[in-house]
Amino acid sequence: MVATTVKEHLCSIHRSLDLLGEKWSLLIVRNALRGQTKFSEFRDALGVPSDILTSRLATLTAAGVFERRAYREPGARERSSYHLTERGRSLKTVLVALQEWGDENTPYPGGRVSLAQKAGSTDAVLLAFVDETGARVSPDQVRLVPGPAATITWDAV
Amino acid sequence: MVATTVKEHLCSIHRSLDLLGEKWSLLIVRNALRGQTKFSEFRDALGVPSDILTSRLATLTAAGVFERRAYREPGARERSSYHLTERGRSLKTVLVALQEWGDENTPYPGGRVSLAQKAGSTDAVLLAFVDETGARVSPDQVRLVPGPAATITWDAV
DNA sequence: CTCCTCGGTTGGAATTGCCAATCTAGGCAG
DNA sequence: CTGCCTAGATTGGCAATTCCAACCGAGGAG
Repeated sequence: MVATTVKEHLCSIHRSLDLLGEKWSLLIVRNALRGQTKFSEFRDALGVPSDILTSRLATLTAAGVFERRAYREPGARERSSYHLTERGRSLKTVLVALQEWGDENTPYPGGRVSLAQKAGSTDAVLLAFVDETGARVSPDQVRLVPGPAATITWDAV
Repeated sequence: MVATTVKEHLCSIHRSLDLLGEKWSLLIVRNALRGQTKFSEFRDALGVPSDILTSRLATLTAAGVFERRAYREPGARERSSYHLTERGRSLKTVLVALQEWGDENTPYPGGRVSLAQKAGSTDAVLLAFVDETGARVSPDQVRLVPGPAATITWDAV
C-alpha cells in the first residue's frame, strides 16, 4: 500500500500528522537520524513488523522523506537502503520537541537515552521560540492564531 | 478505556509517542491551544468520533495533559470542560514543529491557516535550536547522540 | 546442486477506529 | 407530574489497521 495522494487538510498540522502520525513513522525517522539506513536495522532496532516497515518506507519515500539507494556489500547482492532527504532531516525539530517533552514529563529513572548536541562538541542544544530578529520568546508568549486561509477564528490560549 | 500505565520505553521519543501518537490526540491538543475546552467543540471542529474523543480525553487527562473542570452555563446542568495543564501547554513546541514542517513541505495553495505569533503583536515566531548560551545553532549542526542511559551507540547523522 | 541470508509478501488473528443508534442526567415547559 | 430537549457520553456492528508467523525468491557461497 503506497500513499499516492496527501489528503488536503487546510491545517498544516493535520497534513503533517496524516503522513507522520501512523504508527512507527516517526520512530523510523528517529532511527534514520541515528544513522540507520537498512531494512534489517530498522526492523531489529525497533521491533516493527516487517510488513509495516515495508509500508512505511514506501509511504515516506513517496512523500520525499526518504530516498532509496542501491548498495552492495562485498560478497552480497545489490540491496536497497533508505536515506533521509533534506525534507526528512528537517523533521529533527519535531523529534527533538517530542524528546524534550518526554524527558521533562515522563522521565526515565535511568537517565536519558538520547541527547541533542552541537556537532563537534558536547554542548547541549535546546529548542526555543525566536522572533524574526532572533530574540528568544517565552513559550507563554507564543500564540497560535488564525492565518490568512483560516475559515474560522478562535481564541488563542 | 483509560490508560493507567505508561509503557516504560527507554527512549523519551518513544514514550511521548505512546501517549500522543494515537490518532486524534495531538489534534485535540491543538484545538485546546486554540481555546477550545468543551466536548462538543472538539467533536464538531475536528469531526472525531465521540467514542474516540471520550477515550482520548480520558487518557490525556490521566497523563496530566488536560485537567477536567466542572462548569455550568445559565439554565444548564453542570458539565465537564477540559483545560490544558502546564504540561499540556508545553506541547506547543511539538505542534509548532509539525506546523512549520507541514507549511514548508506540503503547502496548501490557499495559504496558511494557523500562524505562531508573539502575544500582543503580529510578529511571527519560529522554532530554532539554541545552545546553553542562547546562541542559535543551525539544524545541520544538531546531532542526536546516545545519552548516559543508552544501551547501544549509533552514528549520528 | 543445495543451503543461506536479506528483504520482503502473504494469510489470518487481534486490535483499533468508525458510524449510527441508544442511553442518561438534569433542565424546562405545560 | 409527564413529556421533551440537550450535552456527553456508551454500545454494537462493521471496516480498517496492525500484529505475527510462515513463506517466498533473488542471488551468493560452498
